Amino acid sequence: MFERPRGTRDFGVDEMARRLHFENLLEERARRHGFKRVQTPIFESLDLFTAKSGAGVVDQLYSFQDKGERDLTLRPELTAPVMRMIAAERGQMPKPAKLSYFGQCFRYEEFKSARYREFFQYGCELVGATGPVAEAEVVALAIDMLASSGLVEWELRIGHVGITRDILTTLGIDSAAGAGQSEPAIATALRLLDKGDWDGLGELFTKHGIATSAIESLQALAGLAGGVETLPAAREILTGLGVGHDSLEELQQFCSALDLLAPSPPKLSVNLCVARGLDYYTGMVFEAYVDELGGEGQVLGGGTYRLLHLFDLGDLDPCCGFGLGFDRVLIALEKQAERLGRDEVVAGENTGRPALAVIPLNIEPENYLGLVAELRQAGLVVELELRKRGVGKSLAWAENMGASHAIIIGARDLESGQVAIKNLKSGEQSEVANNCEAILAEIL
RNA sequence: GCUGUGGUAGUGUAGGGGUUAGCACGGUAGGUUGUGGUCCUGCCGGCCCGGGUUCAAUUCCCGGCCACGGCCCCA
Repeated sequence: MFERPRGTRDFGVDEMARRLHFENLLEERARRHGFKRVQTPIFESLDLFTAKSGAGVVDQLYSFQDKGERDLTLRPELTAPVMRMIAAERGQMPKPAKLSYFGQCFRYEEFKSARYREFFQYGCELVGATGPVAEAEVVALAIDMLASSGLVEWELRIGHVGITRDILTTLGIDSAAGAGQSEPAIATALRLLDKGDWDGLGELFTKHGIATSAIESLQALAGLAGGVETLPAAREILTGLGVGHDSLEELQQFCSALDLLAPSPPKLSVNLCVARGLDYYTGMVFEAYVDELGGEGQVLGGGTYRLLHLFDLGDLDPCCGFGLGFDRVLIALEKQAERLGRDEVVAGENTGRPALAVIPLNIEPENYLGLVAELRQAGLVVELELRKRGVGKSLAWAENMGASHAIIIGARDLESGQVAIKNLKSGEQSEVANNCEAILAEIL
């Protein structure tokens, strides 16, 4: 037997039906918000990702050389490819460009539940417009997607990396990497701050000759729990530190715009110390979490970032976008559906059109194939019994295939010009004329 | 990278050093050549892989692989 490669999955018909429905749902939401779908290759040049994330990422990539000895890799994410695509057009598309994308990504890492080596991401990027309203457009779509999928009890966390960055810079933390250091001190500080490692932060401050008294203010900032109502308190803390309010003001305006543009998420928390781990984020950042997934609870993340300068399109920075963990949202929905006794996992997945099963009984194909074609042309899902079996077994098969109605055509019906049509749910059966229109009228 | 638990038909499980390895669901055929979803019968299909201990291993031991968790990390 051959085994699937580790960290990959097969999707059978039931699971795939759900995934397709979810993808279509996300697509429809993106479309309503004015985002248009693009697609990039499954593999890219290796240097596209090392340029974005540093040489260290190679360890986590499915990278390889092709027969022309080109260094390539399966894509680990979709933002960089989309940026590359924009650069390939030299930014010559109508602005602002609101792009969406969906596809699988690959990371070579230890896989766990909700963390696969091949995983699917749905994402959006808004390029060529900046400011609170543009950011609100992006986050409003994220909220709409999660809400319309049927996900409940999720938490939206909003922050702004400019705030902590301004504080640390004002305090005198270097933003350039010192000699022999892999990253600037400010990046280390941001990470410690994000983790709430106050001891580590104190050490760092001492090392740079900074009074550790500022830690108390940072702790106070990190300790602010709640939504937008915490922003005035944050403002006072910044004033106390002698730090400007520009970033906070931006965040305030963004929150106001978002409040008008999108329904309120189940839980909203403003966290001014989030770092998003990545140093290309420069402004507003946001993440969505669910409790169902344990340590892998982040289902969506994004923010305002500068990447296009890597492609000599710095005048289009910053951009704003997010990635939605397709698999993680589905897993969360499944767990919630089970816990809450919900029939549907993804909202709307069970509302299908009627499906017909056509059961011919010992008659020649030319007596029923035309009808099958016509019914399909009319938009119905039509199953055709391909085996010669008894009516009883065929009806059981029809029910099993998910048909709502069955049509039985035998020699008897051909003579009378009628067919038997049976509602498989109610068991009621009637005779209608042997043509597409009569059948449609009966079941719709 | 560290670490915990587990692995018996497609799925869910019982069992256990010598068994025709049991059951349920499933699939398939028939009872039933024009009325199913109930019922009856037959069939299909399994001890993750390798090594060790033993007269004998699916069962005990070791390793691997796979699965599920907890940390670390996460573009």
